[in-house]
Amino acid sequence: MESDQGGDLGDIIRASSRGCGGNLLEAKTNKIKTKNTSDWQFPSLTSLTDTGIGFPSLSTDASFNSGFGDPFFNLGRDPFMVHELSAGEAAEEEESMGVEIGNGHVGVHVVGGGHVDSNTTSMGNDSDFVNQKMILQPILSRFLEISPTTASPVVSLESIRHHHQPPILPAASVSAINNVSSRCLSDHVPALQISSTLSSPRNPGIKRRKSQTKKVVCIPAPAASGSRPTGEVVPSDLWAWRKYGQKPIKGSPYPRGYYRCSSSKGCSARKQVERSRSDPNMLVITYTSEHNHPWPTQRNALAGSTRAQAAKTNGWSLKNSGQKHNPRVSGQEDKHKEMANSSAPVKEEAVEMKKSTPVSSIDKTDDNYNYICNYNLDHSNYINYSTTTTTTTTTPPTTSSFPESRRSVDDFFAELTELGVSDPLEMFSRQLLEEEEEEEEEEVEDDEDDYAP
DNA sequence: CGTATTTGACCAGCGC
DNA sequence: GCGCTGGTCAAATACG
Repeated sequence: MESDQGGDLGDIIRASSRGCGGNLLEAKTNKIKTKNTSDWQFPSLTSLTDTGIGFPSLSTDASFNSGFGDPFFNLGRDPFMVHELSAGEAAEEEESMGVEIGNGHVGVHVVGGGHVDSNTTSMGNDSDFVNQKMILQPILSRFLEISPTTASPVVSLESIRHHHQPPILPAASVSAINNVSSRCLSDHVPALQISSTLSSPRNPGIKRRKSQTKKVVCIPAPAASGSRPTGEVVPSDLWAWRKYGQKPIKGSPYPRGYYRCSSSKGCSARKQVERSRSDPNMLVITYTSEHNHPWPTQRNALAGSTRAQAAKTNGWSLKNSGQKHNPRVSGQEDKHKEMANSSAPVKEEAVEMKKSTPVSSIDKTDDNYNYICNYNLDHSNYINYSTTTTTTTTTPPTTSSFPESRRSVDDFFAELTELGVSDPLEMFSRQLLEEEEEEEEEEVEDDEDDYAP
């Protein structure tokens, strides 16, 4: 159980979402519990609407033919600071950003060396909703993995309020965040980095056969458990991907997986997934080409659930989905193969688990808890999903069969969509902000009590 | 049998 | 032109 990482992602969300400017939505009646996963829950959508919140309308078709077909297309400005850079510029950019750690404080530099800033992290318009969702999903998937016993560190509000200062974490939080942050630091890449690149000869490390638009996403690896640190889990992005190749990359101990979109025949969309060479817990996903078909419908997205994705539902314990051991592979290739196999989960098996194991019956051991979280985050991918690729047509548990706190992110966002919530990030940020402020107020009160005669 | 993954072979771009 | 490297293909294999 990587509780510390979950907490880190909580920080990412906090730091990032709080930077979201614009008109924050009022959702005071439904607190999002972020510090204790067991208490964590999405706000009640019904309650949200009952509060009279005026959710603006949104276009759920925003991502149709969204150019890139990736989660970040169509964002006027990437919520985590998507950059439109040449590949070379992107590479150079990476050198200038990261997380600063020292003297008991952690300064979280957003991509480009900027700080969390309402001006630079503001979300786009309504049409960005889907993109936000797709960004949030992998984040939340880790967010939900926060150990029930581990409080997530909190990014100081002061640092966010004062835009010219990087967010500062309390010293007590440093150890908790170091796990991920230091890894990001080691790579000079922020915990979550999204950059859009255009092919450029300036980047000698990337060779391209022709000019292509690419977008690079750097995110924490969703579920590299301690026992399988090299495991590769590709976070779902709601598209269906089929792996067609894997290559060891020079200078990196980790292979790069090549995926093409399998949602639609003839779709040229591709993505490459590799682990950061210096930070195995970070995944670098490069999206190439465009989808030529509509984004899978809200609950129609086994997409992204290659076998590799389902793996995270089984905690690395399920048998490999394919290849028997190939004696030709040895040495580093063995290492790569182990990675590949470890990432070879079986979605059908995941479905089976879902069918046979009521969530409520699972003990909350760390391992099981991890499974629960992933399970519920993924299960929506199977909802109403019917393709020839899945032999098991699932009838996922109804929402009511899941405790509110165990609902899937997809379900949650689907409901948000239905309710016309245009900006979940802002909604979250508002709630987090308010919670933070309340906690600060409580701390002040406690301090006052301490000093009381 | 259909689908997905693995992996060696092949191809293309780039630098020297 | 050659070698290196990354990207893709396709046969072999596994699984349900």
